[in-house]
Amino acid sequence: MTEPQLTELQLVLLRLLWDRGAATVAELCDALRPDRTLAPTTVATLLSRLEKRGIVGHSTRARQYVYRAEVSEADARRSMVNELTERLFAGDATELVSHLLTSGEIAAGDVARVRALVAKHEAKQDGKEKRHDRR
Amino acid sequence: MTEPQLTELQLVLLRLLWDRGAATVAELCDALRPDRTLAPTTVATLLSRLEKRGIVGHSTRARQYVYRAEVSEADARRSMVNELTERLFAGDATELVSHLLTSGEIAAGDVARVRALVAKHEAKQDGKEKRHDRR
DNA sequence: CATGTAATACTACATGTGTAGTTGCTCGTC
DNA sequence: GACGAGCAACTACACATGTAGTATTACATG
Repeated sequence: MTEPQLTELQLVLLRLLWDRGAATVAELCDALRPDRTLAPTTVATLLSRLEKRGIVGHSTRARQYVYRAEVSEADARRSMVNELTERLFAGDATELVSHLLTSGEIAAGDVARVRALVAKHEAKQDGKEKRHDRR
Repeated sequence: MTEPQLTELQLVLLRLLWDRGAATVAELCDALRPDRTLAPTTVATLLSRLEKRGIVGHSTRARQYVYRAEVSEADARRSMVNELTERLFAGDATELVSHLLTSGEIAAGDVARVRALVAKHEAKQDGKEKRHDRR
């Protein structure tokens, strides 16, 4: 799997699979309603296509296919964010953060939260390096 | 313009237009090579489609269309990052930052730069609020 | 004024996606 | 053992995109 790019609808289905671990076509159809009402054959088609790409898999149980995700949510996020960073910021994720701050996509009130995130992350990294040094 | 979503190729063309301010089909073709060799009609088709969406515009000069971008790079980034944040992080940009840190998309060595960005941004915001208060 | 040339407009086709109908297989039941 | 119900497989169609060929138009020049 190189870099799966996923559309909104594909992500909707994957989210359901991530949440439930596994699900049949009928269960997914039910889970979608009433937000979105799709024919069972539609959902089945979408899943087969995703399966062809290796993004979901299935096993058979009681005459029905039980689908499960083959990629984790973290992986999906990684590859999609990565793609966007590549496309828009020449691969420089720092530039993406800069954009988030200056474009107002991170509300003024949330900047402190971001600062905390960074601090926490740096602390964790330091810890790791120390442990690594001592070895 | 609500939220233009742009493919890689569309962005390639837009980047050229952003860089040059404006350009003819022939100029864009030349600018693409040898990285990517597209027939002039291909580029023309792409630009007409973008024009139909209001993303570029053109004027005529010496029998040729001179295209220019109708959306700024900042706008394009905003709408695309926004869409991704919506899709993957339920609209919470802070979560996106968290992802960037923990997924390793921001290298350990760059975290300090991010911290600096946040600090600078907070300083600027404070300044703004003070000026606002005084009014 | 006829014509060649260069640019745009139009048409075309493959692929991916959203959407769903139709067909066909299989199993439980009478 | 025939039949119905349910489910998967296959087919189909519209739209966006990447790609480019063909048709048309209009200007410059002889």
